[in-house]
Amino acid sequence: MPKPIPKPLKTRARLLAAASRIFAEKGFQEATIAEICEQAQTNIASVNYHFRDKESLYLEAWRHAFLKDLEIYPSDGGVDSSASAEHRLAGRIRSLIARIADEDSHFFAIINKEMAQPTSLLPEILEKEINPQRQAMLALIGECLGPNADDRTIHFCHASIIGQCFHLLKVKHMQSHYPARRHNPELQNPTAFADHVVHFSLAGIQALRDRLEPSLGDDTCAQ
Amino acid sequence: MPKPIPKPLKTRARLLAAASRIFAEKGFQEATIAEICEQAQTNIASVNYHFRDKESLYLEAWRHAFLKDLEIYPSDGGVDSSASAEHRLAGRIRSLIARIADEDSHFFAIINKEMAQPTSLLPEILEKEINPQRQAMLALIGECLGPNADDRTIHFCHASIIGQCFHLLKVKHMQSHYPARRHNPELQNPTAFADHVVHFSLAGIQALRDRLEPSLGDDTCAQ
Amino acid sequence: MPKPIPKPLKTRARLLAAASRIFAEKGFQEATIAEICEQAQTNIASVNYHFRDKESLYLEAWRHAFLKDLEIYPSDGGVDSSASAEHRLAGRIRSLIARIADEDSHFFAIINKEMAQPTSLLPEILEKEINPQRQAMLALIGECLGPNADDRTIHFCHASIIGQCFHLLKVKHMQSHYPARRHNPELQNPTAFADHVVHFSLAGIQALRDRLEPSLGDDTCAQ
Amino acid sequence: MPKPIPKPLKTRARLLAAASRIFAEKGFQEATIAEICEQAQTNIASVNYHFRDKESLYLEAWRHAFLKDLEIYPSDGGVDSSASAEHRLAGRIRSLIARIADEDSHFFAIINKEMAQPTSLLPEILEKEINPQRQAMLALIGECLGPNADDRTIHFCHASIIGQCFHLLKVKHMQSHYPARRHNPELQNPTAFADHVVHFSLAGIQALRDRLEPSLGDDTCAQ
DNA sequence: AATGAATGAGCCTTCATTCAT
DNA sequence: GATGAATGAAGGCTCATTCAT
Repeated sequence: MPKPIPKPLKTRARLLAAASRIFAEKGFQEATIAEICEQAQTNIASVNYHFRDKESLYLEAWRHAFLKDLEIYPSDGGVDSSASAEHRLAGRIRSLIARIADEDSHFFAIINKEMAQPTSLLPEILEKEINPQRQAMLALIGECLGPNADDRTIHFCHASIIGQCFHLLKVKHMQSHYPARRHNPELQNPTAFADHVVHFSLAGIQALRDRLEPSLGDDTCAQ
Repeated sequence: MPKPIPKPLKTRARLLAAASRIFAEKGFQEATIAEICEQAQTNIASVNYHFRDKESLYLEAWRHAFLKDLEIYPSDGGVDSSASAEHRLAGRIRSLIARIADEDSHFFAIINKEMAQPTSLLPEILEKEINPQRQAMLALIGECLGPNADDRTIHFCHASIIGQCFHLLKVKHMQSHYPARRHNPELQNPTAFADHVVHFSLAGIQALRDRLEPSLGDDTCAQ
Repeated sequence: MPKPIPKPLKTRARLLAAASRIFAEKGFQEATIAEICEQAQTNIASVNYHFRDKESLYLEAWRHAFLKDLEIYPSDGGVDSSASAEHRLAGRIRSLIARIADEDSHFFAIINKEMAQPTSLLPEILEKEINPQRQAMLALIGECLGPNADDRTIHFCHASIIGQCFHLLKVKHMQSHYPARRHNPELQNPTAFADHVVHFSLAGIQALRDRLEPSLGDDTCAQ
Repeated sequence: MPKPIPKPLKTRARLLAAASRIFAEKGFQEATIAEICEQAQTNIASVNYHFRDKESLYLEAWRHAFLKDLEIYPSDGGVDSSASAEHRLAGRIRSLIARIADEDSHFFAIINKEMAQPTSLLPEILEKEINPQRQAMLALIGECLGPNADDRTIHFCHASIIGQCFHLLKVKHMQSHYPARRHNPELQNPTAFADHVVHFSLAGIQALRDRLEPSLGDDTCAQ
């Protein structure tokens, strides 16, 4: 588990890599700079030199993890903006789940910890990162639900989708703490789980749309 | 917010009450014995006297919170065992969400913290508490999905449902840390949210069942 | 020099005694709680237990030193309030010098350090302790200078007197750092020095009074 | 307040200027190399490069401040050596007070700190700088007191004069720490204060001389 | 049964100094 | 000559635990 960061990297880079890993694993409070420095193969005082203090290192580690993520996963999932709302929503769900499932992505692991033990960093994360994604997804859900959708229904559907995605985060995190515990199909095949969430959620949304539009016939396929 | 536990209770009981509240709020590590004893209006040494050490107090506090919960919320949601699988599943979902939303229930708050920062307590909780409920719910989901349901689909649906329920836990917890943040309809009306989860999830399950039973028509209303 | 405080005293009392001595000797910053605890023959954590932190210990040590002083030296020097202004002023000067010269009095040693390296404690000391004494002395000086005295002259005379007294503080402090340095008659016989300051200062005041009252004859002894 | 030293100067000169200012303000221990280098607009390692270590920089900064002072203020106050002892003494007092009051003179500020928190530098300062001035002043005081003056009386008078002068040092230093504290006439008009000290002290000396020479009349106008 | 007092281990931070370019 | 990077030592604080009534 304690894989030291290879030396070729500069001290500052090694510290960032070690910090994002350990902060993701243990959270801000439980992580010690001693452990981070040990993995980064440097001395404790270097944190002060490169990052002033533990909190600034935390902030930089989060940014580091975030930027690394962003290079790999576009938040729209690569779906063209001219696609149907359902497809674009599916793209976002798949992208989100892929990021969460990625073993090397510490960004969501840190968020997971933050949501359980908020530090002063959380508001910034929520505002800068989470909220834009949230607004985008709310808009897509609104489209899928049709013109009669009220805010609360949209919000509830969003909660349902996000809840499913973040469930994977929890499973992943617990898996890393209790590896031999239980087989978790979600983690073993995240893509399949993403497909499930998409299918499951679109069905739920469709059912709600039907309820909101009782006028035309029974079901969707009224022809 | 820091309401001291009234003195009439025995020291041991006051400690348990204070401990479950503070452990729920801050987790095992960040909670300090000093703070618990202050709220319990007793001295620091009493923890060692009554509970041996912090970890044992934690365990007892969890049991305490669990038993308090159980008195109020039957896990089957009060639905008769002769009802349909869908109704019994709905009952469980509603019961689970009610417990999670209850301001005075610290059991799930502790679990929430545990899942983010597992201690040695988590395996015990999982085994003794979560697993039975999980098995019961898996069985019901299996029934709802029909005879063709494979394990993975059942498992995925379970993840979808649990994910939605636990999402409320996160929202509740963050609300308590950042009260003035954002309006959360899930929390303002947990019953409505429970209805939504039931409806949303049963639609998802139904869609999957349709896919698993290609006999009558192929899939979704293919012409 | 490092005389450990005898054990019979309670830990808290030993800490206060050691702290007032070491703070007097080294000032707030340079004193380490490790050294204080060593002299008090207790462990470092006891400072936290009894006084919360270093700063509070400092405050309490100052109060401790102040109260110890007050028991011994009345600030009016024991001169009856019906005595002449000159005699009462002399009493105050003698009392001040006696306190300053006392080897076991750490109060003024701490003030000496504070005036060179002010901490947040200094304003409190100035307000609570120094200012009342100052006002009393200003009033007496005003009386001695006669009805024509302006504020600036009073203030200057006060500065002259206080300057002489505090000079002894400096000499005493340096003596303790460089014992074999030089013979200091002020310290060897503080009473004689006090007599000198009284005589010197009253002569200075008298000269100023004469300058302020050019009307009647030449000198005081105009009869 | 933190005015960086302009770049045109050589690094070594900038370091000296910044160091004498900061050492004067904070003393040896509380001044940090980092702060000095920041004001000198150079890097931390340059102190080691140019001055070997912090202590050597301190010594050089003191010499620097001393030499800067000496260019401006002759220690005899510019009074001709043929003048009367009283006038020459007055000249020295005025010169001393002028140096002390000078905002840009850091020499006495460092001495002030040294006397409260002596380092190994103090003995050197005392020997090289203070003692010659002291001997000169003792001689003048002896002359003023007349042929009957004993050493102790001379010494006491010296203490009285020096005490008054150094009092201004304390007032100046505290003013810089608590600017809005209190109006200090000594600082607002140092020349007037110097006149006061001269007048006050010569009166004190005269009174002592009268006492030492009981020939003409006994004491103070005893009738 | 209960508690005030005491303690040792661990953590974050600061800072003068040194290294290597 | 000058500097960015690195480091070891030391200090203050927190906290669970234990001791002695």
